[in-house]
Amino acid sequence: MEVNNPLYKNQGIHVISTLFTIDNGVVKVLLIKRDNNPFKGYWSLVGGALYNNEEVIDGAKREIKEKTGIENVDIQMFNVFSKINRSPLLRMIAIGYIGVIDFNKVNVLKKTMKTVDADWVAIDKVGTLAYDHNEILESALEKLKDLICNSNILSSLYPKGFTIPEIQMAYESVLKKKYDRRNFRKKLINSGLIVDTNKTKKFEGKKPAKIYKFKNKITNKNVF
Amino acid sequence: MEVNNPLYKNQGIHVISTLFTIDNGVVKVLLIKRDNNPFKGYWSLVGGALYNNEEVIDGAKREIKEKTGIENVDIQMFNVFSKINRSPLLRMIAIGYIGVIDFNKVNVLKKTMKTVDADWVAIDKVGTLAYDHNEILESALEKLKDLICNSNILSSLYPKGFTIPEIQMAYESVLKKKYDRRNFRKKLINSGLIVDTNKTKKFEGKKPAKIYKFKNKITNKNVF
DNA sequence: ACAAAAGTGTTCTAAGTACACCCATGA
DNA sequence: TCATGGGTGTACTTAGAACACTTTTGT
Repeated sequence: MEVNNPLYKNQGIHVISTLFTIDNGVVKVLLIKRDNNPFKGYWSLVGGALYNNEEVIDGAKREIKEKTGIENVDIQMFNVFSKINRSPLLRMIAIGYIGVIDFNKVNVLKKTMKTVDADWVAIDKVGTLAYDHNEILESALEKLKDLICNSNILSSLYPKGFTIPEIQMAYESVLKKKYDRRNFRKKLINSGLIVDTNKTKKFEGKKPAKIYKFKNKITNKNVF
Repeated sequence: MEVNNPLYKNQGIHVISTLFTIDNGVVKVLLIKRDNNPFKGYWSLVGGALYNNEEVIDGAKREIKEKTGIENVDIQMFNVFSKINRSPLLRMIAIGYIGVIDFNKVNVLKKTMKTVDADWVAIDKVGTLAYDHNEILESALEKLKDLICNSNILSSLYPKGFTIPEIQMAYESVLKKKYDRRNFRKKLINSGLIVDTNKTKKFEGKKPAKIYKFKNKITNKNVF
């Protein structure tokens, strides 16, 4: 690699996180309003440019903290975005991260050094975002569907566990499908993703519901 | 993004392709021997630095062509590697691509501008590679297992189709498991990945075998 | 006792597992 | 006609889909 070849110059990496929550059956994504150019005044996903002294996932977490105040969020890489003009300043490659957060348990900063607003926005109410963030969001939504079927990604929404009926709402809102109560229960239970806690949760005038929680380690079953 | 912030300087992107083949039941990976520093004389996966005027996948394909002569290969992104000192020159992030090639149908250049040798190496005979390429290879092998179970990635090995017994060898060598002949057949057929071509292939002294081929479009079935 | 929502059960069908048997070929 | 390896079939078990019924609670 000839370091001085102009074809290698002026490149950088964006770390962009798509942070979802589920608010009363509505899937929402965390957006921030930019205070700087480019795209000043636009809403965008949470992220920024990677430092050259940090790993990608750490950069993503740093950006999340800087621009929203949120710490200790579990995120995972899901795609890469590299359209040549996706950023006007430098040639920037974006590494996309995805995470799920309980919106009740975090206090999102409305204003930071580089943002003037922040909000959880229902995914079908999202307008035109900065950069290629609409494309990143679409890709993240696909990945989210995959992850709730095959991982414990929703466990952050239910640190104390959940009842089957209440988590069914979450599945239905992400997957945009309705499921039979009884079959959903059976399927989720022998999916191997969750375990019974032997506790129950009482609702007024209703039969108490069993509380389940996600396993920490998910062993993914292979087709072959 | 303050473009002149030193934390953003000297970054680049590697596009690294892990190209597999299956040679008589042995899974092999295409390695090239470097003629330049860093890691001069080391074997490595196929790749190099991304240009700032090309998309990531196009850069990966350009590098494959430059360093092996292979064109028209199907590759897909599978992971990102970002250890801080993975490259000694600049801070380089690696985007990993994976592909499967029929080693009989390509003519791999033994020597190019930047390589002095190239070879298909059995995956359990691979030594210490340049950069973090051993780690990338491990990750690619995991992805390969996933892909042969859920996609038509092996179709490039069998452009004219394949018989069930011969492709079973391929599955067994990648997944490192043995399968019952009869059950493997049933499972692969109603996996939805392949279709019958109504042709047969004759072997000496044996019953002719039906030829199947992979579907072009795989509709992946969701758990929920 | 009643409504509301939780939990359990049944039947049918489709797919996975572990087997044994038959078929087409060339020597 | 025989060995070789390919193709088909059966019994058992397990999981998904479409259903109806019972249980616990507060009013």
